[in-house]
Amino acid sequence: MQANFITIGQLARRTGVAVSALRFYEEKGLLDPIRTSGNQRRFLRGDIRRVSFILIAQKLGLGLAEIEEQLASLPQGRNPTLADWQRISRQMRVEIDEKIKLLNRTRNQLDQCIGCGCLSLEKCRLYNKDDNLGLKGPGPRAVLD
Amino acid sequence: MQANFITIGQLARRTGVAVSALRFYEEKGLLDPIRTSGNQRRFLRGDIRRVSFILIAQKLGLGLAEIEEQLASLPQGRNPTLADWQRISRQMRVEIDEKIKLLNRTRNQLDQCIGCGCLSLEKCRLYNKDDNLGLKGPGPRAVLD
DNA sequence: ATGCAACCTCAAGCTAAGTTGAGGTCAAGC
DNA sequence: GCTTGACCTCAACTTAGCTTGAGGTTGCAT
Repeated sequence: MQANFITIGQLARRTGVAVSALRFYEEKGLLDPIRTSGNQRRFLRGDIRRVSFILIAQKLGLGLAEIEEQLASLPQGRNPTLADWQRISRQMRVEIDEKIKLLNRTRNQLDQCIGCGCLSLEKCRLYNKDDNLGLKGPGPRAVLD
Repeated sequence: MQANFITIGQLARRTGVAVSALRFYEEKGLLDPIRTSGNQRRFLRGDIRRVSFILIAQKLGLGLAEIEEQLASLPQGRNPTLADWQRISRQMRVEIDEKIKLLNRTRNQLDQCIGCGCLSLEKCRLYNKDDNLGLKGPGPRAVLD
């Protein structure tokens, strides 16, 4: 009777994910196994692929909540197919491109900083780059007097 | 009084960092103010620069523990000077370069994946490109290594 | 019918980088 | 000397992604 259902331990061995993590994924809505009469989880073989998807998406920097959204957007909660994966991975590519751009900008500014060494909150372009750590109100003034 | 000492509130206003965060930094060993007879903290003016250093290093992806190490490596626990900053920032540049390379590789593999869609843990080069992304976004990514 | 590995739930703990709140004290201006 | 705002400590809470442990049950092989 090995056909369609596998235990949580088998899924763990097949994916390299800890049993506790799989239970955690279920809790978060990323997996939805059926139960035996004795309340043990039984997963579909296709869930191996579903877990693979989770792992790969995580590598690309998506959080579990975002992954859950992607999975939930699939019709009838089915596991991701080739077309789904292509759609989602194209979307992820955009995000990776943005991260690379951000890091490149940071690096360029760091190069300027190496020569500068000002450590000034007011002047340092690296520090003032984009997000404003509460720069409202009185705000930080020059570091050097 | 133009004295050498400033209160925690002044330091907070000058750096844009919340008072609670400054106390937290002290707890972590990044700051070490003296105390008045009434047990209030008094910081050196130079600590404004020290906090700037912390903020900039954080922007570059260092955790507080790493920053603390860098600061602790300074002779006599003095605040960072131009030369210190240059040494440390050159070191950080190397790390940023590595992150960029890793992301570029990931992106290239993702491009292959878009055409492939295998989602196989055995075959997917994206998943099996084993070195864990040094990309530690928000939250601990502790266990996937 | 028994042994035992694998399973179950629920609660608590961990890391990171702080924030929020309660309850109390200090310092300085009037 | 009183009031008030800034300060103090300590504890608990936050998000994310899990792990660990206690204490109990199931399912399969012998």
